[in-house]
Amino acid sequence: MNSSSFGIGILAKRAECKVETVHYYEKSGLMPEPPRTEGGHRVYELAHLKRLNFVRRCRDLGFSIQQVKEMLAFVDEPDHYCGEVKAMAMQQSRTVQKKIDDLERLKTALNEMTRKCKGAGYSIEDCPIIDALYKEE
Amino acid sequence: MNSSSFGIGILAKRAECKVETVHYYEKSGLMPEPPRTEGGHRVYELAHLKRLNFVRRCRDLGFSIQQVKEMLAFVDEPDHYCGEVKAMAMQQSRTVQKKIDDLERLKTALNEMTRKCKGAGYSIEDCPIIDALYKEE
DNA sequence: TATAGAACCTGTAGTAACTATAGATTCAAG
DNA sequence: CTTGAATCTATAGTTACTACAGGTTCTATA
Repeated sequence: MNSSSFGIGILAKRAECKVETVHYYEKSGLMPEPPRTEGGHRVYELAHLKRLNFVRRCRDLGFSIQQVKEMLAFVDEPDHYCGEVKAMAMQQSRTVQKKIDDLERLKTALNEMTRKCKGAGYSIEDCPIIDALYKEE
Repeated sequence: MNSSSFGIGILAKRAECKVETVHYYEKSGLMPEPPRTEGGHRVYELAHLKRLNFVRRCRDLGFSIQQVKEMLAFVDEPDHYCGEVKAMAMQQSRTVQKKIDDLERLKTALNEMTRKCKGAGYSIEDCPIIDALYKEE
């Protein structure tokens, strides 16, 4: 193993993930099968680290494995253009916005409930929070 | 089965989920074991539907089964007093806020990437989205 | 009332995206 | 050359469902 190559442990550490995750990505087809040592240990180069970082960042941004695969197809095929990637990112942004809206509504509901609640000393029977949670439909 | 009770199929449909999901919630302890007919079919009432709706709403908003269980503990334990309930609702509100913050950051990152991207017509070579994610280190 | 077929039953297995474990082998440092 | 860390493969566990399989029950209609 020369100076520019390294094992799976180093790779995983640099990309801040687990060794098992790299194995999993290889099985899933996100990471290529790298060359091996005589004894069968995987040998990686900088290009592998870049690719793994790409995968991890996409995952952090909420893309599924399948979506990352599709994006990597664009990267792997130099004939593709970046319009598709942009569309995916925009779609993902909309999905995230929808989640935010939902959570804002829930937070408002929770805050409204606690605002009305008289707090300790009152029976659960009269609790406006429970009331709100159990409200019909 | 009288007019106010119904089977698991109706229950699931009204709560917009699958029959299997209701089974799963029962096994998980979120839904109670309801009374049965002679032949063993589950019989539900309106109260079950309310509870299931609550569970579904929480799940849609990203709460884990465990968290929903904790919320439902308000309702199930009549020994709880309003103060505890209020505290937990407030805690939930903070948890939600943290989630919103995370998602806002994510959205910002996605928007920033797409803003820079010129879109279709440009080679993947120059795509700032790929750039941002594929960056070394 | 007989019966067709929809709905329901239990139990097991499959899904995504990891994470953890076991038991064997290989690598690198002293 | 030895020892212990790192790696190997394979399998099982996780969460929150979802999808069968093969059998039983319910209900609407003839």
